[in-house]
Amino acid sequence: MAVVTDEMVCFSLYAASRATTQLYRTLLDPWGLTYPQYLVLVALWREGEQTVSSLGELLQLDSGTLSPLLRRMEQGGLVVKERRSHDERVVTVAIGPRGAALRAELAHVPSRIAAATGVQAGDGEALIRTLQQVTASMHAAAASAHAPDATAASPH
Amino acid sequence: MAVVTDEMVCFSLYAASRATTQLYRTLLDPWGLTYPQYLVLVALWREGEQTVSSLGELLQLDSGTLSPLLRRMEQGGLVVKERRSHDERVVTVAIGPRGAALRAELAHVPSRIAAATGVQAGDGEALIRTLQQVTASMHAAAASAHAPDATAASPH
DNA sequence: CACAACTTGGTTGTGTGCAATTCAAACGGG
DNA sequence: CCCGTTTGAATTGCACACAACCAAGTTGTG
Repeated sequence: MAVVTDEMVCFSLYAASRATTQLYRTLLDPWGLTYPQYLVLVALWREGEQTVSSLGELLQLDSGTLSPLLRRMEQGGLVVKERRSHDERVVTVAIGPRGAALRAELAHVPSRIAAATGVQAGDGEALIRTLQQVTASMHAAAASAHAPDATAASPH
Repeated sequence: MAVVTDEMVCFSLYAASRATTQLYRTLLDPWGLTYPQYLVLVALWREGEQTVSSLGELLQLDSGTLSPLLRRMEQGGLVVKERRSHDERVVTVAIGPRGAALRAELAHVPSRIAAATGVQAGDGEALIRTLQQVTASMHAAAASAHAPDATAASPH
């Protein structure tokens, strides 16, 4: 019952996501960084050198988004790209000189975000779990919508 | 404490929002509709004729996003735009012939979304409240970041 | 070896989002 | 009535997102 509520959840997600991106924009603008670019830096700071595809898995972005984004980041010295020698298909992405310098300069960002979320410490973890569950459910539903009836005999 | 959690909330929002958009894409693709376009139709179905600015308020989108979106929708007969006679600056947006027909054709969408959210009926309302609170907090923080100290004497 | 299937990343095209600017229409004080 | 201001949309420029497609490299199989 109350199917309208579920579409409201989706719109609230949509609006909240843009609001958070907006705050990141104001925080990162002095460095000419965007939120997805900041996410790449955080991933590299925390996990170290990554391939393009492992970055895509972490951030849930495909090459159509990452390729031009990484090209701009490389031009700005934020990251360094290199083709792996034994498999020429694979491109590794590592922190560049400017990206390393930003780690200290952007150390204030997480606390500014924390101050702005308006979420209690305990509630945050529950919220994250709920959101990850929604994400997983949505991905599953979208996948099964492309292949409507995988359990029954395959059509034709 | 635990500032990392708050950045995790933001990323979860970002990922969940794109996952929901993804599901809407698979549902709306047969009609060539995007999620923001669907939101415009829902707003017009529910609230009736709107001005561009009132649509922007409802969906929290500005004219830079809405103008080209509404132009494409008008070309497809989804909406009808008309300049208001008393005030030639105002443009009203109403449901077009094809937009009216879609109301019945898309009646299945909300229930498909509801089935996919993976959220219990009761939890949905709490989640919406939390998300709206986050949205409001983020907007407030972004606004105060632009004008760091509005309480003190105005500069200059 | 030959060769088809698969993997990896890049490119193209379309549609948002949003800041900044522009422009016309309306408004308002003098 | 006139000029400066405000307001509502549209336009411009840039950066995502993502589907669809492509090229190069790798791997499994006979």
